[in-house]
Amino acid sequence: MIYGYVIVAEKNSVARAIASFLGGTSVKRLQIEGVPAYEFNWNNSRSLSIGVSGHILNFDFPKEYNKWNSIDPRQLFFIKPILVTREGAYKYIKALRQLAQKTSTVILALDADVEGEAIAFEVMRIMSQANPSLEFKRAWFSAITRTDILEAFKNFRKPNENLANKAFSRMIVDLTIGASFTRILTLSVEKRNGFLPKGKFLSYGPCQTPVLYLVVKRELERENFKKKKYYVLRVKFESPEGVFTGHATFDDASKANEALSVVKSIGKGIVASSEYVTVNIQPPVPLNTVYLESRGSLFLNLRPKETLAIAETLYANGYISYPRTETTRYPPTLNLKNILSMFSEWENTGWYVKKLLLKGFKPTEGREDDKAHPPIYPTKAASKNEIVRKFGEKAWRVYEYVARHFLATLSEDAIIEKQKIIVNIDKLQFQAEGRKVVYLGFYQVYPYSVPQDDPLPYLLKGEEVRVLEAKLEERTTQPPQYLSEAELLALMKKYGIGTDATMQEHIHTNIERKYFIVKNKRLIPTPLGRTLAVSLYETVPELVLPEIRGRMESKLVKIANGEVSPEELVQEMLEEFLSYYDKLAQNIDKVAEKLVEGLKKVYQEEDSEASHASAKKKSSMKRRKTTRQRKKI
DNA sequence: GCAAGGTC
Repeated sequence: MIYGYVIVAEKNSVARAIASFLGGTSVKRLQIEGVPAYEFNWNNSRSLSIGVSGHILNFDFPKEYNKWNSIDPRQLFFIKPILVTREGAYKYIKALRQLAQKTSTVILALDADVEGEAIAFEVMRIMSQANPSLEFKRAWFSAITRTDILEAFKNFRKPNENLANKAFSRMIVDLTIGASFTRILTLSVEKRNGFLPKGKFLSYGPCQTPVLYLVVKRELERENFKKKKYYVLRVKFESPEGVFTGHATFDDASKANEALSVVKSIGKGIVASSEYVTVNIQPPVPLNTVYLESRGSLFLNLRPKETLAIAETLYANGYISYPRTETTRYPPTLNLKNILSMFSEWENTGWYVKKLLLKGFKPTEGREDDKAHPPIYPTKAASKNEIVRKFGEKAWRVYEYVARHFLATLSEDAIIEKQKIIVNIDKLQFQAEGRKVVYLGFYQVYPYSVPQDDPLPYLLKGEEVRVLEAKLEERTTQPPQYLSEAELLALMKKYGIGTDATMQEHIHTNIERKYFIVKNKRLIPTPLGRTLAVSLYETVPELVLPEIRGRMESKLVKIANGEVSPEELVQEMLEEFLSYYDKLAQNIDKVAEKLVEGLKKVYQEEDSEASHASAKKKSSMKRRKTTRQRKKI
């Protein structure tokens, strides 16, 4: 035996961290089959840690069932998927097999969640094939900090097959229903020669399709919205303390006009009530992935997919912590003061940081905890120059946001005075609302949505105010806007569609499939996406309703709790979806007919748009050419 | 050519 212990982590960064926490200065870096690994002394023996890259194995159907044209998609419900090696994962298998020969004890240091447990079972499967006498121990830690790691390596657990089986069952169910529904939809339009370009298909998925439904639902709500006229009477009042504007709303034009003449003829009003209430605005809770993505969309003008990609780069280069996390509370073992101290000379916030360090601070705390990763926080203070030079301007936006969000979570509340005055003129009531910022608090370092002063004068009940001006405005109620990405992310979270790491992908998949587009930060269905969502809803609503994913999840939890066997539950879930499949299959002609229409619109329009765009491009190129030539002369 | 979930 060469190694007393071989430690397998879910990713390289964790393998490296474990080595440094356990091995101190004895760590030696090496490569096994091209995979980075770390040798060190621990527990009186030479040990080695290595990271895989998430899952190593995946489910797929046996080859003969992947011939779309000769296999009835319905058959997939009766075929057991097999485990295959993931693309690019073979080097990890080779490395693990090699290490299996060089130790007798393997410590499974994967993330503390069901996916991590599933990966642990993949590792065990691979390694025990190479060496059946291996002993496996599970290290369970909820943060990659020295304290948590040392604690986890004192008290090992047993691998928990129920947890792993929950993940494996989800994989099997998702593959089966995804593949069967995607195939029946795709084949139905292909049979009709339905404008589907080569290599494209019509996909269905238990996450992507409910996401589409949410986007389409909003479009239908807009269309069904009944606009209504209403009337706002705005009155400018003068008091000894200052001028302010109150308003009253009417549904009816004649009543509004009547009110206007009353206001004009009386010409003054009495303060019926006045309120000046201070309220605290709490700083945001510690940052998780979905919140970062939604703030990216709202404040930084970045798409969720882009935000996450940038965050990953910043993480890989040591500027921020691991960006895929649900957690919104700092683990007690994270040294916030050390991180804060790094920022005492940063971007004009130095004075603020020094004040916090001097006065002391208490971090905000959210409710979510994925038990695997801490919230996202900066791990290094870096200048704008440095970040822009290395990763570009967009990366600076993300880094600066992470840093400022972190500082905000340690900051004091902002204090706002909310103001409200009601003025009576005869029997009419006019309301005025205002606000005054009393103390900026965390907004001093978090300049993204700073409340603005819009104060009212300080008046007492019974005071008389004079009418300076009265204006009647006709307005129309407006339909809701198309969904924004930030709203969609919030809805996905509410319904439990996708995970922190995958939500942006489900949005992206729909865009890729031409089911909806993003325009001015709003999500607009294409005729194809709309047809798909509507016709599925009309045939089998269960396939598109957003609750579907949450219901699957709560069933799968029973596997993790050991209340039901995975085989039994997978069988039950597949039977349910088979009945949906049969319902859809009965109506597939009708559905396909509509889908062909949608495809026609999407792909033909794209063609004409593309030729349009290329013509435009050509002419602009011509223009550029001429200006360049001019410059030369 | 399918999904969703890890990770890069």
